[in-house]
Amino acid sequence: MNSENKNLGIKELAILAEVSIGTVDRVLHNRGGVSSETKKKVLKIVEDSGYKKNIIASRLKLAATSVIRIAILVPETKNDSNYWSLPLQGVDAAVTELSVFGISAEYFFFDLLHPKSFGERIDPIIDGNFDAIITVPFFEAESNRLLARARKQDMPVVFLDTERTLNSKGNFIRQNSFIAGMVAGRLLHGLVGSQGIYFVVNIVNERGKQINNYQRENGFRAFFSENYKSDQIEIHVINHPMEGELDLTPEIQQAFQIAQPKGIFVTNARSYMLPRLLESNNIVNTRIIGFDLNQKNVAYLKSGAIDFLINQKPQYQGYCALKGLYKYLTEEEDSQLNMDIPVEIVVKENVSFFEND
Amino acid sequence: MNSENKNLGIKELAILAEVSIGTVDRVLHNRGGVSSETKKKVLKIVEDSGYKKNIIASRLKLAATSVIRIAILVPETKNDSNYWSLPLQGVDAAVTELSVFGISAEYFFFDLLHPKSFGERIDPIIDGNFDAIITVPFFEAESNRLLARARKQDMPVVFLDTERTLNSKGNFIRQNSFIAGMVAGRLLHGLVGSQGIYFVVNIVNERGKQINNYQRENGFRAFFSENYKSDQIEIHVINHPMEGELDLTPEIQQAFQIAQPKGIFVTNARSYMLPRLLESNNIVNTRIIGFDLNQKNVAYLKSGAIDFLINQKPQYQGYCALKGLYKYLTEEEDSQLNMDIPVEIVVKENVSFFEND
DNA sequence: CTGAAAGCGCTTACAG
DNA sequence: CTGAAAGCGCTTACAG
Repeated sequence: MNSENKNLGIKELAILAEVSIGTVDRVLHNRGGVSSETKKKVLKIVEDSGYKKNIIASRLKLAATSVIRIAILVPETKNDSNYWSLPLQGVDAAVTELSVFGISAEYFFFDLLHPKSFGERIDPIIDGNFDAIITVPFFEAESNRLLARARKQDMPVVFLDTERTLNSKGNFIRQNSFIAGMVAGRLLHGLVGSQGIYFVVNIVNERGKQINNYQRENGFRAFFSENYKSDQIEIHVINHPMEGELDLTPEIQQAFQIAQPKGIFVTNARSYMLPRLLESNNIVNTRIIGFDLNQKNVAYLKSGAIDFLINQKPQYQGYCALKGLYKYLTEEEDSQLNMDIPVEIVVKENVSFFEND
Repeated sequence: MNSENKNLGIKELAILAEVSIGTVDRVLHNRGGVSSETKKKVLKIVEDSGYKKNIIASRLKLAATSVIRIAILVPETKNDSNYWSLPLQGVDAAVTELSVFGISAEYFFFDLLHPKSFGERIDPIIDGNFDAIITVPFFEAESNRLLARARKQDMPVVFLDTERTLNSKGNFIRQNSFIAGMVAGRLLHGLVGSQGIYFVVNIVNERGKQINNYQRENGFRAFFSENYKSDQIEIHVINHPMEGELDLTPEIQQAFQIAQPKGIFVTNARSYMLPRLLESNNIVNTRIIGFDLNQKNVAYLKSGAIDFLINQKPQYQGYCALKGLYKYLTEEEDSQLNMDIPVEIVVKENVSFFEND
């Protein structure tokens, strides 16, 4: 009520409460060993004064004695240009920036094709007594298991890349894939119009279509049904397993013969497979939109063979996850544990700004 | 050479150099009063050890004794929805975030229409002994004067919004307007194609066309001349003084009668003036692209009357300027004093992400 | 259950 | 020209 506007320190609180600073600290951190009467008295002072911990004094002391340790569990990558190296780059950048505050990251890897490999990392991470975990929720059962174990130890978990419903509430830093699909719908329709035939192309690995693919396709369709009489606009779907390069399988050949594609929406990072395929089939004047700024996609964007790319900002996701956890662990401020990463539209002319986030 | 990989502190340096920590500090800060021999010895240790100041210990001490003060000189605003309140919001956010590190901002305002009002703020700012200045380079002579005065006092200056050549090198955090114009060209051409007639509309105040308007128009033209036979694509220009609302002056009426516009590029934030104008003139099927996410622009974007907006991220510019100066003033790290703000493409479906930056 | 004291790494006022 | 000491605000090990 009669809150001071000057920022009091722990010393002033102690004087006001007529106790020592040690006791104030015990109350502030709920360290116990304080009589309930004293605790009440101190808490009142703390609240009335609007006390806010000086985080840099706190970290100066703590960085030297107890470093915050974050476990990072992501898909293993063969090389640095792999998508999954990108969130790690963001994590690294944040660690570098915050290392003086006493924070570190340790990496664990799993195999995208084998849920078991994810499950096997859970024990080492939980037993490692980390302060928090950053991972991706690709495997539902295993993610639930991780989340349940982490909850028991009070370890916050931040999931990157994909949002999915889990048994208990998780934190997600990811792009809204449904909205990304809608944006793709608008951009592609702007180029193609209402007459041409659209294709949604899902080029999937042996695990099949993932949540992001479904959400993006749904968003894409939603754009058309909200803005146009959807039944007048033809949208075909190709689900294609990726075995090495995308090839003119009988299914695709048939699909493209039945209806010549004017606009193609590739629901993941593999849009670079389309231009060659179209060319070898003598299909021209087809507009393409896909995801992610991998080298091949960017090359086709620059050559004009791909019209738009949507950036998920994977580096930024990793960066935000680590900084958000730091903020939560040091200030109990959880507002940055969940983020809706902007759907960033990339064309040839502005791609240079985004190649590193 | 034989650099330690552990981060040494000033205490360890002092032991290695066989001097007191006070002396090490004198050398590190060039505070003088050290014999050249001692200085040399200490400097060698500092370099060999790869010493890096612990910035949080430094700020803990300094925040209590000497707060960094930044002067902000921007156009005065009548209301909070004015464009020029946006960079201030970003500055405020950064100040809030960094205030515990001991940084503060003080505001000065000038009248966009009167260079003199800018000039009159120079003395108070220079005499105010600020540590740095954030402003905008709208008036060439006055900006040069400010820069020259600031240089003498070793005050770094960061200019927002617009880049321009000044007598000495300044720091700029701004969007590249030429590239923004190119992006606008690509987006509009995607909707309109090579047959329709394009208009570049500059709606200017009594100071006339500004640097940004020229750069954007040039970028727009460059897109067409680089990608299409520019002489085949008709680009008309309307330069219109803004007196209250944009109206169907004889000039505009004539221009629109001679050639019906299919794509309109508004080179500043006033694209919201076009839809009503077109409607009252019974011109339909015209695509519009403009700048900035002001309320009216966003409303038309949502209604579909405006197709694309380009975001200059003014809040982000202010935020980056303050954080960049903090980094420079505390760590002598100047890499964040110049930034090329991404050309952010906004459509109805993703506008919600950007309304606050 | 509580207090007094040392210390995180850097900065500075004071003493010599 | 140089050193010893106090202090920034918080945390913790120790003593009682």
